[in-house]
Amino acid sequence: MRVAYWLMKSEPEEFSIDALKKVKREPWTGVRNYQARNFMWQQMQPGDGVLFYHSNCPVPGVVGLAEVMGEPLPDPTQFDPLSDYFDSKSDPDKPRWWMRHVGFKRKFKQVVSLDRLRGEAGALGEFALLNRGNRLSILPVSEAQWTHVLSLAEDS
DNA sequence: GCCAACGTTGGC
DNA sequence: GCCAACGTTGGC
Repeated sequence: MRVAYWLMKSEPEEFSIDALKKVKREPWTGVRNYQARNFMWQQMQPGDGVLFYHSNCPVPGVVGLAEVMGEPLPDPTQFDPLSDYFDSKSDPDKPRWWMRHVGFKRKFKQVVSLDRLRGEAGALGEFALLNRGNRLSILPVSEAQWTHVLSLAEDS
């Protein structure tokens, strides 16, 4: 079976790796970017690896591992008028926004910081995360990048 | 279909 | 809190 790898960003004040550890499994709702939507809708497979990334915080970086769980589901927040993510143009018969569940795997002993990743830019090769101005909240990760980030998490 | 205005992301 | 980068919106 094909296993792919992803990086998913979350602001720790909104939803941290500790929060994921606590709930074990979280519906990844609220993504309103078509490229990120397409990854969740059509490209992810159950069991795919996820680098869990903390953004918009004192030390941005990869803080642990998660996995994609289950098939794509319509993001319920798009149909909830009380939600910040409500989309009046989305048709329930043809939902515009899709989500996956994300399951906790483990938390790193220490953050693999964005700074550290930048220092490893040569080894990591082309990595959307390191491109300037990158704002995508879900990015594909190669197997080599996945392995390298894991090795950075091991040593200290 | 162009593109200026606007809103959001996210590092610093 | 600032602001560069970028995606989206909407007028034309």
